[in-house]
Amino acid sequence: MKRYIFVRQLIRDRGVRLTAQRELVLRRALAHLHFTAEQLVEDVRRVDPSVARASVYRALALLHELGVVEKHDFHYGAPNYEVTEGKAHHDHLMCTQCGEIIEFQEPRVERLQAEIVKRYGYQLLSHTHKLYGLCPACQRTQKPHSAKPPALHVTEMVS
Amino acid sequence: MKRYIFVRQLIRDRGVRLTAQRELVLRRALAHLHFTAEQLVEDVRRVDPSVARASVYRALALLHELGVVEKHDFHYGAPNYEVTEGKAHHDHLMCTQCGEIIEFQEPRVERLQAEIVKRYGYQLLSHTHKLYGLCPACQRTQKPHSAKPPALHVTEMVS
DNA sequence: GAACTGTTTGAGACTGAGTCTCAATGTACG
DNA sequence: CGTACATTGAGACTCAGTCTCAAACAGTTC
Ligand SMILES: [Zn+2]
Ligand SMILES: [Zn+2]
Ligand SMILES: [Zn+2]
Ligand SMILES: [Zn+2]
Repeated sequence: MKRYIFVRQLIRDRGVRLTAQRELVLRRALAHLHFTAEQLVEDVRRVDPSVARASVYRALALLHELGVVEKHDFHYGAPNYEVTEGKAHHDHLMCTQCGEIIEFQEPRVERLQAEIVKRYGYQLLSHTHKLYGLCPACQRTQKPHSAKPPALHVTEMVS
Repeated sequence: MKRYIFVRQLIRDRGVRLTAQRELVLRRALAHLHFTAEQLVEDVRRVDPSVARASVYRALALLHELGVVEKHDFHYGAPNYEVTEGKAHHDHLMCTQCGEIIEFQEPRVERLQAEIVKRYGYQLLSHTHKLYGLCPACQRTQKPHSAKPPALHVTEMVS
């Protein structure tokens, strides 16, 4: 709820209108951990079917510009989005079979990244760091993995 | 040339035919460092316009299955492919403005990755680690970056 | 609250990257 | 050669995402 209020303010501060559609997209995005754009479209339209697909994409792009949402390309299936606003920085570990995603933090890696870019005189802007593997359960039951995104888990209901 | 011979053998060993189209795609792929699928299509068709787009994609997929080619999603522009066969493992640093890609190695990061997955009982299969930033030159000339892939550099002519 | 103005929207056409279909061609092998 | 299967070229198709544009909306000025 705190994040919700905060992001609404961010939207206003950016000078664009805080419309019902943008609020709805924000609320539904906050209700998930990792989601694809199309999952979000469906989810939003389940609440209000009159919202256009393009509006969801536009709102998502706005949230991305505001630094509220990040885009992750886990290689297996469509890109995922995540509301990272207010969350500590983390990287991801994904099971290529069942699609489970684990968020982890490793400050030692982050320090090495800074050191690496210094070698080349670069100014570091962002990074992606994703580990792919088999979770303990899938290590036993070996099957060819599906390219489908894992089912959406609703993790939180925001008002 | 060594790689060329080796991969040809890989293709034969896989039990599929080593056709002229597959050889051509392989030769053109080996001539580049990082390239998009559509760049490769164009490049192949410049040599032999009768080769179908689908054939290039099919050959690329085959090379990928054989572990010869890797797919990189640098976030800026279309995914890139790279012939990694015979190259030491490396990760990438990209300038988000001019598109320059630097390959780097950092064994300390790789060690930490192994350590991280152990925490969660995962079996590590692969990873992506990409750093994005501004190269020294672009740090001076600040412009909004284009989403286009950087121009193709022919780095080597394979027979 | 009517008129004016710029913003946002819904609907659906469009795009680009990649895949699929299928008839035609190529290759292997008896 | 003839049969059997692999591969191909051409183009239709898919899917995620973007664009267009007229209509609806939200402020702002009177
Ligand atoms: Zn990180
Ligand atoms: Zn996350
Ligand atoms: Zn690495
Ligand atoms: Zn590389």
